[in-house]
Amino acid sequence: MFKMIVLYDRFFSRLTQHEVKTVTNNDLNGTARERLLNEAEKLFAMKGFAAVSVREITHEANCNLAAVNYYFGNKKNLYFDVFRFRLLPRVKQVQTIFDAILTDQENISIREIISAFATSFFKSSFLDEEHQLHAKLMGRELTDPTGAFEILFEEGMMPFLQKLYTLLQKYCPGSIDEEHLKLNILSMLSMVLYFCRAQIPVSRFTGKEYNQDFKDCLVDHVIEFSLNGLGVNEKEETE
Amino acid sequence: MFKMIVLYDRFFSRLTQHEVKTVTNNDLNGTARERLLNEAEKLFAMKGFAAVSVREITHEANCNLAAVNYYFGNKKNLYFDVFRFRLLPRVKQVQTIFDAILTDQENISIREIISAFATSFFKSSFLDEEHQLHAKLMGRELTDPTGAFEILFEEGMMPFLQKLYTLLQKYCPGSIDEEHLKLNILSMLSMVLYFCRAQIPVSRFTGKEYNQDFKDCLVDHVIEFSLNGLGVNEKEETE
DNA sequence: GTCTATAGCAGGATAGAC
DNA sequence: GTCTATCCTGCTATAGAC
Repeated sequence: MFKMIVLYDRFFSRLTQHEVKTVTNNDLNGTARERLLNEAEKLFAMKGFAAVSVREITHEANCNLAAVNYYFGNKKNLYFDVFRFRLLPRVKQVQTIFDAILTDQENISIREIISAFATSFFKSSFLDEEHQLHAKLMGRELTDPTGAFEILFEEGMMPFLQKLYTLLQKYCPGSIDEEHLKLNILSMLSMVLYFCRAQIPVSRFTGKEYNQDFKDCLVDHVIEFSLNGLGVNEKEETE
Repeated sequence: MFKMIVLYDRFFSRLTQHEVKTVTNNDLNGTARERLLNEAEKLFAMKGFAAVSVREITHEANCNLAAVNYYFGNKKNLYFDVFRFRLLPRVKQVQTIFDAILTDQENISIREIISAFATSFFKSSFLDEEHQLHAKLMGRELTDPTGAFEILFEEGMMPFLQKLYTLLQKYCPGSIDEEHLKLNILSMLSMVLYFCRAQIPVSRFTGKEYNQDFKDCLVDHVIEFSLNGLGVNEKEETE
């Protein structure tokens, strides 16, 4: 039912080492292939796949028009490689941050788990201006999934959700069945995603700008709402 | 700060009466203008603005290629009119359903408000297969807002959120400050939107298909999670 | 109001020189 | 590996017959 749609033509993708490292300059730093990936990432994120032309990408990357076809075979493969070599590492980084926060703790409270989730996912990553681009790319994939989404979800998101599930199941006081726990996790996810992505309506409705104060406030809100939503009675837990 | 971006050129939009009524047949029912709106709605929803050509729309609507430019001036105005005459009425309909559920009730409980919200928004509208198209259109506007989104949000969504705010403020036991109540409302909104739109990852993670059972289960979950999230102690309330 | 024909342009991809 | 030149396809929009 959930077949991995492989539209990705690996034949054409001329791989080089260390593509994961972040290169911010776009002038003539890095190889042509790296510059193409960097500029494609920005442009696809800002405008979407269909609205960006190969001409635009190669121009911004100071490359020749033919370079995309040479290195990636075609425009679509370039798009896939942006996900594979640029987005996926950062999605995985969310879990790395999450793990780092919870490490070296013997007895973990539910609050600490939720807090680590909201902080790692939300604060350190997606609210960061530098990462807004990725949120847009993922947002578009949510509405119009291509094979790129599968890569990201299967290799990046699913392991994280599974880990969260295991943790919550272990430390949750009282028994909770699998289905409800999973829906709870998805509800928490929906909140962080929404507050990251729907900044315009959120600002419009609340009248608040997305400055540091408000971001902090959002993190706190997600934590409290999630804790309540989970039905965790904190008094019980901390005794 | 939130200027109403008017990219909409009303000069070209040749209006006819009763555009709001839903016409499901696409063959030769309705005027050419109506057929164009119907087919444009479907195609824009399925593929997005950039990926749909005027040729495709006119062909599906059994019209001549020039018809779009005649009736709407250009492709972009057609897109705007799809939002104005097709989406907006249905967004408003959500509030109508919501109002209908709560009508004739003297003392409204928080649970009834939340339940009406989840049911009207989620069950009656967006989970309906017929309305998936609108969810996609709105999803895309969330990531890549054009003026179309403003129309929908200002005239459709905002009044609904405001009404919800007033109701919850009135019937919420205990005092809750404006900011937190608004964030709570947005959290509830984020959940219904996510469970409607992100069906693929939701199914993938939970292992459940979106059949009627699961949809019912989702509605219940959103209601319970929201009630808990709001911090409403139901025992207190019902006494 | 509806149609055909076409202008005018931009896109992706490739062949082949260097 | 990199470049130029070019092919071919598809698009929007419009002019003008009927």
